[in-house]
Amino acid sequence: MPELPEVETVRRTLAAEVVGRTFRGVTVRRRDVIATELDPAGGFSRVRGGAELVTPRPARVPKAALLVGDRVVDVLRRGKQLAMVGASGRAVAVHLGMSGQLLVAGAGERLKEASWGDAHDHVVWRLDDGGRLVFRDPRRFGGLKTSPSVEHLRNERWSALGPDALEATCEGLQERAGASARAVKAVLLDQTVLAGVGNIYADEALFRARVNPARLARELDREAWARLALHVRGVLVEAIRAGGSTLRDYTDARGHAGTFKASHAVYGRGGEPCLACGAVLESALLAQRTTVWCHACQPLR
DNA sequence: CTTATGACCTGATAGC
DNA sequence: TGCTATCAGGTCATAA
Repeated sequence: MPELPEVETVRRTLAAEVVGRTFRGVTVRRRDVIATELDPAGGFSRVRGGAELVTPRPARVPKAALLVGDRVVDVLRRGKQLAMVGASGRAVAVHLGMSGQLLVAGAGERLKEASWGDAHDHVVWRLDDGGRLVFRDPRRFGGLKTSPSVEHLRNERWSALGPDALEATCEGLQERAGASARAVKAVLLDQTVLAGVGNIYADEALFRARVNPARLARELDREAWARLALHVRGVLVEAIRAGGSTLRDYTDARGHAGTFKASHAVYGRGGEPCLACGAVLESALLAQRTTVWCHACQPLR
């Protein structure tokens, strides 16, 4: 579900609610959404596939690893990942996957109920002001990863991520992907090249940059990379201002939807007219993802 | 090493 | 109404 603008919006709304608060307790309803530094076989790094590869029964998660007894001093983001940092120095990284949410309810408020009830409320924290924080994720593509320090978070959890997409540069993109034989759209989705762009903003940035998504990265000239870097940053900044794109489920930590969907030029508009030239927008699978572009504004050449 | 592909999950919706 | 097929904002392991 969430790409950089949605995650950044969650970061801001979550920070406003939890920074300065102390976690008084936590209930873990699904252990397997959590990976700890001692037991990496949990959370979104858990082993998937054949039954013979199923991991041994995971150990209990120490409450301190989930920041219980800790005052929250910061909420960080890199690409699509978040992390809450405690005064102890410990950190809990959160990846929202496709359907994950972090939601806060103030003292006396009920947590916003999903249509399926609380069946997918996997981790619930109690705050010292009587509030609650829940990690909810029906599809379970997301999860939590604990770290003993921010240094460990950056060096182990986030080390494989490329630079944050808000810092995209022509030089950086060219250096990391300029020789690649892949389609430029696949490169933009690769979190080791650039962290934070997903299917919506890849298509939107390619449209703004007038680059065809199927063009091979190694065929792009410097001007094309420069336009891409500029428009990746531009569309992400605009989307953050709008609180992100709510297609169906996404909300910030207070349950509010984002409004950037109304500004999508191509995503979700296959078969409709191009807003720039009126041509019918194309839609096809590329890099396993539905991709929409304008054949006139974004020529293959 | 690089690149492509199917797998991992559940819920909403469209079509019969 | 009720069933089935398809699709979804993202990674991840494995194979070529």
